[in-house]
Amino acid sequence: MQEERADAARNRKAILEAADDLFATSDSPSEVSMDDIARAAGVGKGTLFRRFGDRRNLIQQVFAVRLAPLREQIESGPPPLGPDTPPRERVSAIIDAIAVFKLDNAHLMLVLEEGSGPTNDLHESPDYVAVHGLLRDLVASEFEKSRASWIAHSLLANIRADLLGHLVKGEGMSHSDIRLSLRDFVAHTLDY
Amino acid sequence: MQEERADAARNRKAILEAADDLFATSDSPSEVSMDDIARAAGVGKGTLFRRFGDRRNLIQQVFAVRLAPLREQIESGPPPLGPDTPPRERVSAIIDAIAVFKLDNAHLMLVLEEGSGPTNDLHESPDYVAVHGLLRDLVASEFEKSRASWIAHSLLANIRADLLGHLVKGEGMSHSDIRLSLRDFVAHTLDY
DNA sequence: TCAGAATACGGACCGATGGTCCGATTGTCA
DNA sequence: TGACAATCGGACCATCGGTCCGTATTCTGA
Repeated sequence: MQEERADAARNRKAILEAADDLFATSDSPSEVSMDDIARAAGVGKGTLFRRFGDRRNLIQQVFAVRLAPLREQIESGPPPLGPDTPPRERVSAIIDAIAVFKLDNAHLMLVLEEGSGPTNDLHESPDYVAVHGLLRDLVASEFEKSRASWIAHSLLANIRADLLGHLVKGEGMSHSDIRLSLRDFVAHTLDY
Repeated sequence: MQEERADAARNRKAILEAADDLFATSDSPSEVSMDDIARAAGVGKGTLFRRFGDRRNLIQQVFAVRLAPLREQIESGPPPLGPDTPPRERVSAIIDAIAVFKLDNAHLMLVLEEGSGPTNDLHESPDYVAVHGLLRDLVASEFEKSRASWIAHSLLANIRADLLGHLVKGEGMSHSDIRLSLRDFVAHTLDY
């Protein structure tokens, strides 16, 4: 792998920023087209596709940038998210943090889930697999071993982006309403 | 509203059958195009769109046909699905029945969830709203009133089609594995 | 039975979109 | 500075959902 040429690097950054901005700004982020992004980045379409391959990948990269801080907190940050936290407390903190992240990035989550064909199963994305694995192990380390995987899936199912979005927009719950209900629910689930 | 002309009725049936067959047969049902369906039904594209308006609606109609028996069982069938069932038992039976239905119709579920833009929120579809309302009321009638809605959402989140599909294809669980785990989990959830 | 109105048919056509291609351009390094 | 490789950019392509309208079919009622 060679070094990336200066113009290439510059364009990649411009594209990433333009895309993030468009997704964040647009009323319906999933309708932002690749041409829109190229135009906003001041770049040709060919450049865009050469850098990112396809739409899916571009979206994932934009997402990864936003996710990085949370990911790092969980992987190596201080309690209550980091590794030096008792399992039960950590599970609860992680679920809460992911929920907050999704609520704060609702627009991006929509774009991310847009292509839900067989080629794009949420449950096989690296992020999902990683967090599910972590939760599973945490649950197994102190509670029900045999059902740990199921419990982890279930916890994550309760904070799917579209469900959270519905609770806010369709049922008028505030973010703190949701976090409170979620906290109780997680506690109860962990009493399995 | 006039009577439907004979050729119109014939074509509607042909389209519905062709679509159902294509979705059931195809490896990736969400890639079945409207042209494919029109061709398979031996019908022009115009006819297809005049009858069904758009792709979404056609898919919903195909789905509705398959869903009808289950819907009726729940609305007015005998126990354990019908109304003459104690709430707790009925909730459990309904969740199980929906899970089985989704497992049996995995391909259709994929197509149904394909367009997940802001215009297509699962949680606002009539079917979801109906079953959520029913579960909410059942839960509220005997257990936690204040959290009934949340619990209903949570129960349904555990049987999302893509999650079930992952458990089967990604984790190799059998249908009965899933039903057993689900049964326990629902029981525990209802002990709130 | 038949004519004429009402309705439905079907496939050419359209606009948008993700993605590709290749001649022109720019960065890099000796 | 020169020359080669990497990059650029936008015209171009295929596909898809959806529309349009001249033609064909069905229905009505006398």
